[in-house]
Amino acid sequence: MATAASNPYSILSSSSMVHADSAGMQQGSPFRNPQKLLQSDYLQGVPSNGHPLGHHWVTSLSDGGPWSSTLATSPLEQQDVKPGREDLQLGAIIHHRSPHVAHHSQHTNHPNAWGASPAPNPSITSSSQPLNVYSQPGFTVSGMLEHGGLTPPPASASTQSLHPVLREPPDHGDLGSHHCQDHSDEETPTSDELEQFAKQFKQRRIKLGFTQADVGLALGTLYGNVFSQTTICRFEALQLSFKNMCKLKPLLNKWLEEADSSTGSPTSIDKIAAQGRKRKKRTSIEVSVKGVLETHFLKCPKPAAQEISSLADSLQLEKEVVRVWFCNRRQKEKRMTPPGDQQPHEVYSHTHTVKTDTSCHDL
DNA sequence: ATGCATGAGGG
DNA sequence: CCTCATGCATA
Repeated sequence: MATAASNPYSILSSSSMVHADSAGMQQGSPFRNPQKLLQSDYLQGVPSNGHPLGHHWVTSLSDGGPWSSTLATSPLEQQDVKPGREDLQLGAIIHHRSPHVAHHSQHTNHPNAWGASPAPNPSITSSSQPLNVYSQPGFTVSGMLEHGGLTPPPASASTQSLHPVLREPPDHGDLGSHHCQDHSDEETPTSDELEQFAKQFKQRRIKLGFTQADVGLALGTLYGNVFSQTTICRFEALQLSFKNMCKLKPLLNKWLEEADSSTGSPTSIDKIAAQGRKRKKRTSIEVSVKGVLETHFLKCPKPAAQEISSLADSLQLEKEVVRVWFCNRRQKEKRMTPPGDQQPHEVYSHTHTVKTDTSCHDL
């Protein structure tokens, strides 16, 4: 959304990456208590067709946090990836995923499923597809392409889960402005649909012999929006926000069609050139330190600037690092699929009116 | 596959 | 400063 179309890279040479912060107080956004479920609505610049987008998440967290320190899904060894080339990871790193559990009754909310947003999907669902400038990425993939000319049928989804229209109650005092219900299709996929799609996508992608990176590049060729291996990976793993998933789905879907139809049509090669971004070296935070941060996060996910400073000081880390850590942590909390596993739902939403605790002082 | 980082947009 | 989308670099 927004200016995503523009090129993300600017070949500017700046040298400042650290900025002293100014004492600023946050606007006191509501936060959920990690034990109750709450809904954080967000409304962004989504190009909705005249409808406001109100989305609600329900997050349930056990005390102590299931992912306090053991969130690693499965440390599979990955073939080494050389800078500049990373398309050597094929089938080796794939593995199954969580079993499926079908919902049995239609609750208003699910612990790890996001409520289906009634918002219509923006644009890209049209049937017009003027693709002709597609370049088949059947290039240097180390000859591991196995597209012989037949397109293996997708194994399709195994466990079918029913996803009744998850209703979401208008809570933010926004009444009266209701819109029509979505069609649970391209317009506004439900979490289940996204999940199914992601699985199918991954299977097909692999069958066709493409890596996540390949797809990312292909998308750039097709639509002008390049994506990294990371994003594709996260999509497949449902580790993006609901909204983000919805945005990418049509694109990937289209790619699937293309890749499927053009089985074995070698064309040009496209490799993006490296960008001269002077990124800060990734600071590795020690496990012990992470533990401390974790603890603090559980106590207060949104520490004030001052607290961050103190914390950073005691941990001997740059304040910026700590701040970013918290930001990333919060984002993780909002993802669809929590790391490790998810599915154990059996919820009972009581829809407690969670105290929007924004302030927690602890120093 | 993921951790830390950058940046746009918003307040 | 925050959220959110995204990705380089890495384990």
